[in-house]
Formats: sequence, C-alpha cells, structure tokens
Amino acid sequence: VNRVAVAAKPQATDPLIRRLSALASLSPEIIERLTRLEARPQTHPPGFYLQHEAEAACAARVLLSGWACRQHYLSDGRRQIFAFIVPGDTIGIGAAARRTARTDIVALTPISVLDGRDVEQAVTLPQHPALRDAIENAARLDDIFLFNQITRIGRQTAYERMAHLLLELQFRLKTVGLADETSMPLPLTQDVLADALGLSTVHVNRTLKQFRREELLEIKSGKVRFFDVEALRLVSDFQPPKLG
Amino acid sequence: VNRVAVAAKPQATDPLIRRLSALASLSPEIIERLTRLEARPQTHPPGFYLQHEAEAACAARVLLSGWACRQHYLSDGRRQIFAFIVPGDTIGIGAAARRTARTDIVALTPISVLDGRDVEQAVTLPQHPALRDAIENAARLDDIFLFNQITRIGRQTAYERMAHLLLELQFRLKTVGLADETSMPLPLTQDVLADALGLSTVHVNRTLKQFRREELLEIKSGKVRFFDVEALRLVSDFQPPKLG
DNA sequence: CGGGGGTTTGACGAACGTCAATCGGGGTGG
DNA sequence: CCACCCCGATTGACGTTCGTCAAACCCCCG
Repeated sequence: VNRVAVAAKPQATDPLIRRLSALASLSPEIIERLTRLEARPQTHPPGFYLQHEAEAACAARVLLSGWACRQHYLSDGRRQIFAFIVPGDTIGIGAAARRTARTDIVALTPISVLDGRDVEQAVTLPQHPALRDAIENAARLDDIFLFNQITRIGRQTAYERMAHLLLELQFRLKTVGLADETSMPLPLTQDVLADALGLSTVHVNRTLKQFRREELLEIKSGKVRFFDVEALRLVSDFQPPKLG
Repeated sequence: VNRVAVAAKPQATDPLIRRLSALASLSPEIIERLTRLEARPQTHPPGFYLQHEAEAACAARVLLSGWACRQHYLSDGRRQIFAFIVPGDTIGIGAAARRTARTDIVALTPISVLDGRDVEQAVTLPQHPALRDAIENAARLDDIFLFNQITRIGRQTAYERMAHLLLELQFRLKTVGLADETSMPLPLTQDVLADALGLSTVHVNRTLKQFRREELLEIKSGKVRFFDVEALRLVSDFQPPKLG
C-alpha cells in the first residue's frame, strides 16, 4: 500500500495532494502550498446542489470528503448520472472549468469542499508547470471516465457494467489512498447505482446478488469487498486508464 | 434559411467559418484568414483511421466534408460510438486537444480534412480573442453532446433515443448550413446508428419504421425528411444546447 | 444480368423493467 | 436498554423492450 507517512495531524487536503501527485511530479513547494490550503472547508448535506445545470458554472472547488455526482434529469423525472466525484477531485478548475458547466452537481453523501480558487489561480502561474500538468491530466482522466461510461451503458450487460464501474471506482479511490486491492468504500444506494448504470434499482440488486453468489464481490454497509478482481477484470473488459 | 451568399467560387472552408461564426463573433480579418486556409485538403476513404486510441493524439485537423466518429471497440468486437464528427468540426484544436485523445477517430464516409495547425496556432495568438472563444465554445458544445449521448443511452427508449439523436444532428448541421427545418443528410448505415445508440441494427430498423408509420420522419437514400419536428422534440425531450 | 452490401421482416428468446410485498438494520425516542 | 420506525435492500411474479438468428428483399453498380 502506497501510504505516505504524514505528519502527526492528518491533513484534510491529503486526497487532493495524493491525486495531483499521481498525475504529475509536484515540487515540494507546491505540495507545501497545497497543504496550507486547509482554510475552513465547507460542509454540505446529501442532496445539496453544488451547481445547477441551468445556471452559470459554480466557483472552483475541491472535494475533500464524501461523494458527489454530475447528473441530469429528464423532464419526466428519469435521472442519468454522468460521473461520480470522489475525494481529491477538483470541480471547475483548469481546462475542465468551462467544459463541465451545464450539468447538475449534487452531493450524494455529506461532503466537505474547499474553495478552489487558490488552486485555480496557482494553475495559471508559470512557476508551477507541474501543477498545470496535473490539472490537465485530471481533465484527461475525466474524459476517459466519461467515455467509459458511454461504453458501459451502450454496449455492456448489466453484469459487465457493474463490474466495470466498480473497478473504475476502485482505481480512482486507490489513487487517493481510500481503496486497496480487496476493498473500498461505496456510500451509494442501489438507486444511485441504477441511475449511473442506466438500470432499474431492482436489477442492480439482482446483479449484485449474482456477484455475491459467484463470490466475486460483496457490498455491505457501504463497503465493497473484492474477492476476485481478476475475474471482474475479465468479464468487464476493464483496463486502467493510461495517460499520454 | 440562414444561407449566406458567398462569393462566386464556393469556399471549402465554408463549414468551418459558419460554425466558428456561430460560436463567437469573428472579426473580418479572421474570417479572411480562415478563408485563405484552403490549402490542399486531404481526402480519405470510409474506414480510414484519423487516430488510434492506442497512439498519441493526432495532429490538429478540420473536417471539411464527410462524416467521421469517435468510437471504441470492446475486446470481443462490440463497438460503441461516442460522437459524430460533421463538416466544420475541429479535431484536436484548443482545449479539446489533449482531452479527446484515447479514442479511435474513424471516417464513416469519404472525407476531406484540412491540416488544422494553422487554426491551432491562431487560437493562441492574443490578437484573436474571438477565435479562442469560438474554439472554447466548440469544446463546451462537444461536452454537451457527450452528456446528451449518455442520457440517451442510459435513460431513454430506442424510440426516444433515435428522435433525440436526429434532432441533435439537425441542430449541428443547421449551424453549418447543411440542414434546414425539414431535411438533412444522414450518410450513415443503420449499423452505425445502432452502435451510436446502443441498439441492434434490427431494432434501429424497426424504430425507423415506426417513425415512418407515424409520419414523423423518413430516412431514404442518405437523407432524413422531418415531417413533424415538434412531435419529435416532445417525445425525445430534446432542447437546443445553450452556451454560457 | 448478376452480385453484394445494406435494409426489411418474422419468429423466438433473453435481458431488463415494473409492481408490490416483505425483510432488515441502523438510528431515535421513550 | 429496548421498542419502534423508516429508509433502503431483497424477493417474486409478470410484462415489455430489445437482441438474435435467419431469410428475403431492394437498390445501386459494375
């Protein structure tokens, strides 16, 4: 496990630093600067809208804890979730800033977010090329996840979709130190999974039951336990995203 | 019909200029510059790969005529099309440049493409802010279309999906003067439509048959004739994308 | 006048959705 | 500490949408 020994007091910005470090080799100065960002994160309850699709893009933010998502409601109430936002993810920073407007962004759990304007501004400074690269690579990764989402929903079965999504989330959470090879948190209701995967709640439940029966994975009390990642990889055709 | 009277000789870059003009108010100098870009467009046959997802992003390009798409093959041969690329669209220019790597880009018809490096370079020049805006807005639109695609595939029926996609394409083609309220070109086989909409070819055929029977639209010899756009809008929940 | 790729159709089956009831577990108030 | 409660998970029965297979058809082109 790639667990970095942090100072005595756990830093709230740890997920952000982990993620950006994984995307580009940050200089100690930037890391120091990011660490000190820990200025009064705001907390919001589940269901809180960080951004409405009808309104202008919201201010830049960093998600420090909890989960959120981008989503859209059809006029008859059907919902489609486009992407999940997990700790360490940036919202509206860098090239992604203007692109990602025009979707709802909603908290799925209690969340804490940091004002991202400091990060946003630091990105533009010429003395931090690595930070710019990291943010740029983050945008690329987001794109890959979006394309993955389309392929899942368009061309994979419910069983394959579920495996693929869970492996993708495991990959993302491993980056920020929240998951390992055998387990990860998943604070989502089956409703939410259904709206992300283009399925009904009932069918999500049945799909998970099958994974349980086959002893490939298990979801219990907000945690996924992976019993056979390799088998999941095979059935889902998942491959870890590559940059460059 | 918003048909601009062009000079005696039709300009090959007309679709590009129309599209960018619709995205930002270009100065006459830029338009003049873009018009003169008409340097030996390259032509490619259907099936030609402009970019392989396994390789680095290809050089910047502008599609002048014909259709292409971004797509991905699963390891067992299933194909998902992410987005269509139509005349006037830019490939790998501006903020979209680094984002859109990692997908196959394939010609669906005979196409002609322009080297886009001149445009790409002009975008960065400070004396052309409108051009930068236009390219930026183009990226935003592409994002909206990507989100539309996810919603279609994830939460709409085959019937709704088809109507929604066709209206979206009509919207895009109207921008470049290739479509009007009652018809547009659609040089796609039902196979391709199926891979874009996450359906089987047979079901695409049946869906189109239903539209024909209901006298909402008709596809014949590469052209869509719209008989009742308003009805299509209602069933598909399509709304023209808004920037800002 | 044949091909040949794309379209159309029918018969059948599988995957997934809907409806409705039941279960379970974690939080809350007494 | 315990009973209650409520939201989410689970299950069964049934219906619909959509996929698959295979054949026939059509149109364009050589």
